Amino acid sequence: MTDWIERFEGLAALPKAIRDVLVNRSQVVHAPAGHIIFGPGKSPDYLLLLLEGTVRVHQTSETGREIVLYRVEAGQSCVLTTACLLANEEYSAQGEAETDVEAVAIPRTVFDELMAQSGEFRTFVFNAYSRRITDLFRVIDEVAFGRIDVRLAARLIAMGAGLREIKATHQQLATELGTAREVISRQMHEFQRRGWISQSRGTLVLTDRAALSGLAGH
Amino acid sequence: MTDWIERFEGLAALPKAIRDVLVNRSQVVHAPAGHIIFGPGKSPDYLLLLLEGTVRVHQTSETGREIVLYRVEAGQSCVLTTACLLANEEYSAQGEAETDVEAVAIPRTVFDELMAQSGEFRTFVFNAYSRRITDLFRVIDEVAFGRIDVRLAARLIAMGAGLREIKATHQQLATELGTAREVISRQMHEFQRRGWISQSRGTLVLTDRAALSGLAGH
DNA sequence: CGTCCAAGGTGACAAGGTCACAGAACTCTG
DNA sequence: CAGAGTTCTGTGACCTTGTCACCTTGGACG
Repeated sequence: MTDWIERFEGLAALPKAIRDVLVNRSQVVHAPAGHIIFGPGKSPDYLLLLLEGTVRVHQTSETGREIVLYRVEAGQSCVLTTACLLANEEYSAQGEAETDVEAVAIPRTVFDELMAQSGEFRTFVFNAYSRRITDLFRVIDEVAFGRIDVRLAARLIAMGAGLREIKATHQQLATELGTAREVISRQMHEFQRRGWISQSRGTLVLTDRAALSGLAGH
Repeated sequence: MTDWIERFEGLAALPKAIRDVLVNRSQVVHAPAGHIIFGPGKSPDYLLLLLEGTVRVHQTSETGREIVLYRVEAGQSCVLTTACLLANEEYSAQGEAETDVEAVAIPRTVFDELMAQSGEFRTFVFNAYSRRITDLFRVIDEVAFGRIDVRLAARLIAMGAGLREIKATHQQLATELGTAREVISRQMHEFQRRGWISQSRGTLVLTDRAALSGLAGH
């Protein structure tokens, strides 16, 4: 298994020697859906590069409400945790395998060596940071200033891309947006009234994606 | 001017050779209060280490409302911009000198060299990242789940630390929290009614810090 | 002194979050 | 298959926060 590097845009250009270090000193690991990959009091000792599956990173409030901060998809890395990894600090956020996950685990010592040896690797890491931080800024903007109907429509469009139906409860949608279940129920009811979606327990179908996209701002 | 390094906790421990690189290839720069240090379409070419003053990093919504994301104080670095610096991506956030500012500017090439050469420097950088990202997580938590009176009380306590009176308009306080001016006006009126503060145009005095702290959750 | 303008106050209303509870739809088990 | 228990969804009442429109006040300055 040496060709997983090809799946990572920023790594494919690494010199042979560096790639060898990466391949030889990392290992491919698996986690089942639902597994908590990192969280309060559980900082990972590895930088993960996702080969398959997605990791959902979310935060829980004192009152139990949750919000999804971002997702790590196949071909991306769990890079924000490296700050914690090298700095020994802990985040209040939690990373959970949303599906069964296959990933390359790079030990912190190897990560540190690569940061020292390879400008391309540094670029890869900072690029990944950049993307995540941009995500966080977007979340702050949406939560602070966005309307819930717009945000919900956008999320439905994103979740439903390429799918005939979406499997999700109202509670799960509420967690996506950091709001309450009742708020989602009411919005969904309104979308249904307008004929934009149809739903049954646990699943929903987007019957008018154009209208949803329009509300979401294209 | 070689002793500024002492002011940065994570840098004081660097080996002599690395410190010399830092000192010789960076320069001390100044910016007046109000100067926009970075922002949309204006990515900095330097990593800044603040010697004096503070930089406020904030984000503006489409509708013109603003929210403060974090502040960089003397002894800290504008490190989140390095991701943008190395990755050539742009943030939607804006960094503005809140006071007259004195800072050490490290060119991106030197930053990259130091990342390669010094583990201590890497630790410094990732520590700084860690702190900022934790700040962002806290902002998300507060905006998504926090009550406005609690957040305002906490901010007043923080702003008033060591001061007899605070110079700030209701609009400025609103920007701190990402809310509307009217909301602040009403809360301030309520705090005043309870005898916790007294205010006049543009200034306010905390007359019962204990009560405010209590509401803020200590 | 009058004019102008930024800061602050206020009421009416809309949007979103909280609470309590009801009913509907699945699951499990006997 | 019936009945019990659980999970999911619907709903009304109420509270907090954000929006809008408009007003008053306090200074600055000519």
